[in-house]
Amino acid sequence: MSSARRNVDATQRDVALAAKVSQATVSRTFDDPEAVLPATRELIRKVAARLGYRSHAGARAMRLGRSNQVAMIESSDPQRHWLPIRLLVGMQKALSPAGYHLVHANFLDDQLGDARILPNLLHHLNADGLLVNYTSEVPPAIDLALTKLGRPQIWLNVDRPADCVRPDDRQAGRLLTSHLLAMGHRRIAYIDSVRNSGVVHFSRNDRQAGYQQTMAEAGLKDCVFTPGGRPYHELAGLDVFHAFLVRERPTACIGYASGDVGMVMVAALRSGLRLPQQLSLATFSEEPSFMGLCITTALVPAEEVGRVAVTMLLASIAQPRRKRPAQALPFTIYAGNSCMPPG
Amino acid sequence: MSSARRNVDATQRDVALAAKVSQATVSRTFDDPEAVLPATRELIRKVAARLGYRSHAGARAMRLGRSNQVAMIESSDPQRHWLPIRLLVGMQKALSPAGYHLVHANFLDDQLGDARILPNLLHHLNADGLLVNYTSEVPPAIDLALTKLGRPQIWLNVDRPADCVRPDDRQAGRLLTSHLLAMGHRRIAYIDSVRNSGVVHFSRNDRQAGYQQTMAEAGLKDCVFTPGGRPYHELAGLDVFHAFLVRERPTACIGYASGDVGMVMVAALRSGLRLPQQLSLATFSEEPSFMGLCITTALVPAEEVGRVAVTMLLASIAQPRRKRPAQALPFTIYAGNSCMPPG
DNA sequence: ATGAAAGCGCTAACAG
DNA sequence: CTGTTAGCGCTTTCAT
Repeated sequence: MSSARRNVDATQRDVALAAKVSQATVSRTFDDPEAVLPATRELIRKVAARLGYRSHAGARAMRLGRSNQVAMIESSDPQRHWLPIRLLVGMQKALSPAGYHLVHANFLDDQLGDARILPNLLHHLNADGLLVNYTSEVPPAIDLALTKLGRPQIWLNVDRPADCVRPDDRQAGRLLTSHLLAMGHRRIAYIDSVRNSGVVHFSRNDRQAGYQQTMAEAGLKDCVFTPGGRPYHELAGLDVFHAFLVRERPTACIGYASGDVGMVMVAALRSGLRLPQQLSLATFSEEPSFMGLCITTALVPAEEVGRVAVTMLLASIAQPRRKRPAQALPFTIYAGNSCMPPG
Repeated sequence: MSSARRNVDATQRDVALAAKVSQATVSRTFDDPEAVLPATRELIRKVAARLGYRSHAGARAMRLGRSNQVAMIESSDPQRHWLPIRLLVGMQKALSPAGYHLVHANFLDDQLGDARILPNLLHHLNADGLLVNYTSEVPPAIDLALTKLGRPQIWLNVDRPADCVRPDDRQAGRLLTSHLLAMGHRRIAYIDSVRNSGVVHFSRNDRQAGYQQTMAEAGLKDCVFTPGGRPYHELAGLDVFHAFLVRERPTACIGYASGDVGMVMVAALRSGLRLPQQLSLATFSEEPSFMGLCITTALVPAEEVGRVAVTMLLASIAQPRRKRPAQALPFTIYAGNSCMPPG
């Protein structure tokens, strides 16, 4: 009996009836056109178009044993979550030719504590593989549940030894520092205003480490400024930045994020410094920042991360067993006009 | 004979065999637990957990005639596309309790011209309803194809008479202007640096119109500054902003976006103005901006848009016929500290 | 080249 | 309360 409210959409059976062929021939027309006589094929296509036929993804998934969907598990906490548009574009570029779609599965912050949510979510989830967008302080329970799932999965923007794709933030730190060194700067400072406030992503350590390493290799003393674990708006007095500039007299500053550069920029201008003549500024970002100046920026390879992650995942779906080594992808420089030789 | 590579996952049949009950009882255990004897229920649950059973979404979709998925059609062009994290959070808050998931269907820019892509995409798409995230200059072909689809659909962040949810940008323009008027400002300028460059979103017109309307109602002359259709980086010389400040001597500026405020801020500081004492600044954004100052911001109700859009869509899925009137949702103010009374 | 038929995993009507 | 059974739309084998 069943009967399941007969779907309003046309099915292959409807097309077959209207075209006076068997349902199997309709299936073949879309699935393996070569196997159907051109005349029949055209007829069927015409009728299908007229009836607005579209294949039923569920039925297809059941029959084929795969859904042609990839799920992205992501925290809704912006701190633990990384979703620039270019990442999606990169993913799409790899998914689309393979006939795959992306399903988003957001966690809500207040569900994160609930041990039942994840299994429950995965229960109804319908995907051949998983992209894990959970970039900081992954709770062990979630890690475990994902492993137990036994589905192919690739992690994004975290520091793991395998099955993981991330921007190479250490290289990025080196990149900007070298750029400034090559211009002739010697007193280059590194600024991370909100370090230690809130969740710590590996990129905070890596960008700074890349900077310090490059300074050391050049025989120079590094100068890291971390005003303390307070959010930006509590630093808005700018006195600490002013004092820092007076004390250290850097000729260039690298900021962990555009906010850091913004603070320094305003403090510098208030002190009467000319930019960029007396102070060069550079930072890291998905997009170049335009805050009065075009800030020299190490561009996060977001699109590449998306592309590579999906490529790895599709490979894992095809070859489930093997682990794939982690990939760290290089940043590139957007020159901007916030940097020039010192003096 | 079919045979379709037997899925590695456990099915209800496997659970039934292991628990020595019928497959139908397993189905009922998850679907209508009340209908099963507690003892049987618990046994089945235990066995299911042991075998790692998860229901097959495709089979379920086929049987039920719905996929419990909602698809978001979106351009991959950042200009035509609006995807703040809070929008997703809002959607998730409405989807999750209804047992729904979100599927993303990105267009690639270079596919937009291809008339076959959209139908093709929708062909394999598997969703009970559509969220259309295509916020500017919708090509008629796409509009038509979506209409022809005949699926419940809600448009996001565009100005349409029905089945559409968007932020109320006109109200936002009024909101900031009133805020500054209440502080005692009279010479309030409105700045949209990149107006006319690239794609024009309705919010450009609406924010400005809200500003102008409110100024007019207060009996004041408005002062709109649009340096011209060039991208930010071409304006970086800042001379035009300097000249503007000297010429008009505004006591407050509203910028269309944070970039506009940034340009003015730097130009003002270079001219030796004290901020915020001699110039108040305000803008519109998804998040408050911290560029040395905490900028007073009209916050886009992104989460609300997501929540309301999904709620409307789910209602449309339940009641397919009716059109729903468009919703324009109000902005709220984040005070920041970039504004103070003039003089 | 085409048709007939089996069966993927699931839900629901019906019988007991 | 539980089992039996039909059938959702599709792909694929087998026969013609």
